[in-house]
Amino acid sequence: MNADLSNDLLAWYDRHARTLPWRVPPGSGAKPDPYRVWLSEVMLQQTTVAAVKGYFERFTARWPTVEALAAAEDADVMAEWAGLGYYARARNLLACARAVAACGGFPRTEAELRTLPGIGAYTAASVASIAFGQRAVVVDGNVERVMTRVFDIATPLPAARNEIRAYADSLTPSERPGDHAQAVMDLGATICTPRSPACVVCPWREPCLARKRGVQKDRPVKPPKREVPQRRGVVYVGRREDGAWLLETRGADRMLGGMLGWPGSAWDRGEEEAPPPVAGPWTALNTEARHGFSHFALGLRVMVARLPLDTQAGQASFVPADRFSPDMIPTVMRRVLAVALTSPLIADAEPTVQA
DNA sequence: AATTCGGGGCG
DNA sequence: CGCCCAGAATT
Repeated sequence: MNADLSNDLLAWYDRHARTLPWRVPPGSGAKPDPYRVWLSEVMLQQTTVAAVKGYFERFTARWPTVEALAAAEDADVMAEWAGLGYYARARNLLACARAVAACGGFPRTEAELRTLPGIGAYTAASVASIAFGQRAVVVDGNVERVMTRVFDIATPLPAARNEIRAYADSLTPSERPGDHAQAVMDLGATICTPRSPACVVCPWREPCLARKRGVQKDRPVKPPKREVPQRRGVVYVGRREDGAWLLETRGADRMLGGMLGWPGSAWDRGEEEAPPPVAGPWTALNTEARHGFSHFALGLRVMVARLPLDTQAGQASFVPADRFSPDMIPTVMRRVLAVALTSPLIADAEPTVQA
């Protein structure tokens, strides 16, 4: 490994490490809690630190240990995860917590961690190094950006993955591997940023090849992107005379699986039309609810109805008004609600919701 | 190797 | 509005 580069980075980290709820400050001597490290790493998968902070605080306050989380109700965990996205993570989180609790604790090696649900190459390496001090090669988006710049790797992603891993391996020390991993990520998050890297204050400004050649903003090289397809669908926002909302728990094999949502067409499978979930005076609203996903854009026609007290919920179920909160449902469903609330049929003394 | 998974923040 | 984020699972 390259000792000079590694030492310079660790010295920088000792002075400039970010203070984060799941992190033990460098030099404090305290040992990180594997549960908190694992939970934070899962939440941080493709998710920004700013977005995770609040969720992490709420989760650890409500479930302080992996045993507590393992004993939680599925619906409670899904509701607490609502809004964070990538809901398969929440389902895998529970499965993992229960497997770990059954074993009496987290495994300490990268290979064993890798077998647990929701733990892939990155998370296994980061937990092994940060929580257990094992030397492991941690590669995330930050590491990819930093490596392609320091070593000026011009191969486009994802073909450059092996090359990146080899360089990351060459820099990973046997001492303080966890701090090293967090240091590269802090560097990527605060200095070696995607748009305008602050090379002037970078601990690696001297050895950085991309900076020397003036191409740091062009690293990493990304593959050309394709256009996002447009999809349409219909949703039914029904409200009983007593204020209860007609909602359904989405199947685990669908998008937003396990989450609460409005009944409607299977827009995640390209289905644009669907009959109402229950018979009623359904009327269409003029405004459609729009939402952008990573790989397609969605427009939903919103149907609303005020339903009689004796309405049978069928496949769906009625959630009483005092037990419903927009925080319980994914963002796209919140957006639908915001549109639905423009109708007096539904709004009726309800507080306004922002999408 | 390519696709499918959310959602927010920032230029 | 485009880009990217402490990626994983599936095909």
